[in-house]
Amino acid sequence: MSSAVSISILISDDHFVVREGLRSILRREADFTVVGEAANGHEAAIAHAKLRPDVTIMDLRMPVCGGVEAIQKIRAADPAARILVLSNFEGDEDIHAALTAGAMGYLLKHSSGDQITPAIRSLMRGKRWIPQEVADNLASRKRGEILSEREREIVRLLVLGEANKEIAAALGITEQTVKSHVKNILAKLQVRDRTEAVTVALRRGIVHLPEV
Amino acid sequence: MSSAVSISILISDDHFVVREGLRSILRREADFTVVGEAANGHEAAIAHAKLRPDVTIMDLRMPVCGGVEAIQKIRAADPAARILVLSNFEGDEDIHAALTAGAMGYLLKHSSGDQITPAIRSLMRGKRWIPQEVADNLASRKRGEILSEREREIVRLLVLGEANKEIAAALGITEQTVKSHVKNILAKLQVRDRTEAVTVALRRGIVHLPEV
DNA sequence: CCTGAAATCCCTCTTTCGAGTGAGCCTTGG
DNA sequence: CCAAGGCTCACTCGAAAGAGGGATTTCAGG
Repeated sequence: MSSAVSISILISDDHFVVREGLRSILRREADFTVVGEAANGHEAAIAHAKLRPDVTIMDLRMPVCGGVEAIQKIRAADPAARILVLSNFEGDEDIHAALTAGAMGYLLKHSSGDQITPAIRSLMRGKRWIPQEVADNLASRKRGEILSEREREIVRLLVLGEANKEIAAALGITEQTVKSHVKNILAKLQVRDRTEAVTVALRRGIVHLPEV
Repeated sequence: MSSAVSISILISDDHFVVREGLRSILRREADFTVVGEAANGHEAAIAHAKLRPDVTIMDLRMPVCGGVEAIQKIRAADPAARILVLSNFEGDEDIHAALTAGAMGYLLKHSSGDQITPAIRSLMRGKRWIPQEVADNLASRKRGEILSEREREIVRLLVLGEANKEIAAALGITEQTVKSHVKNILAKLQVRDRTEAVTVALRRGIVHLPEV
């Protein structure tokens, strides 16, 4: 089934246990070789430049430098890089960001283990690997409902519990303008108030909780 | 260093990759034997009753039945059960809940891999295993600032973006009462408004984001 | 028995939100 | 060129939210 050519793989995940698990799973395929590990996006970009693996398995949400940034860096240096995202998170924003950054595959961490190997082989054949579950999630992202950069900025401050007046001061705009943005955000996210907007934004991966 | 007696271990984590990683790590110790796996708290309780492992490695935040409930069930059936929590989350509420439920150890998932083995050995000697990082987090939890059951109930509804009036209707109490509770919650969490209360509650593990 | 914490309710007052409407400016793309 | 969308600001108005008081009941623990 597998070709005679060895497939070199770079693992990027901040959790030691997950890296071990991936090594263990990948070891079972005779033609797979884990050539390196990275614990954050920065390390991943450096490791990729040095090792030029056939496939990179990438977690999103890593300290120092997130997965999406890492994907962008890697693809900028090597547009042919094949990156398989392996994430806990199913927010459409995360998925969309990863795919537009150039990821070729997207797996959820709680997916059964026998999906990783076929996903890697799919990428090696130049084919994308997007599970139906993930595709559905992305499809539910209605076009035109994506927040603009400014709106995401506002949401980031909403998460911190800032009042409109404080947001206005922070951004150097008027409270009325903030109200406008908040109104548009509420409409786009289809929520009733700013509190719900925060939880929906968090669930969809539009913003993340600030690190402790 | 290790005793001649074999140590039986039950793994409970909803992520296949993590279970594989743990197996891989534990395999390195000659006297460790993984006797079972569980993918949620319910399975874990059943598996524990059947297998009676020396140590159970338990994730919090699992579908169907969370880790804390599983710990309670297991300890109820077997007060001598040794449970080592391995969690992503560092909210003081999660930690406190797990420890009061009867967990003997608490590891963060991004802890370096060489902590798991000594933690298990520590539990086998009847000693707790709480990393300084975790202990500090728990210590920062000021006494008297813990939310009451009713208040947590309110916070759960705050997360959903419910207005005070809606919360009142949902709980069968007056809006004034809800306001009182919210006021107390804001004071205890030391936040300015309900929106910030939500993010702080999420960060501290007082409540969790509803499943997608 | 008494204290304290929790939960319930009530009242007032000010600030903030959010809906509804309208409008000017700038950039991007067909 | 013109449309479209993003960002900006303004005004009104009713509904919430939150600060500040106080009050009652219940219940567990010292």
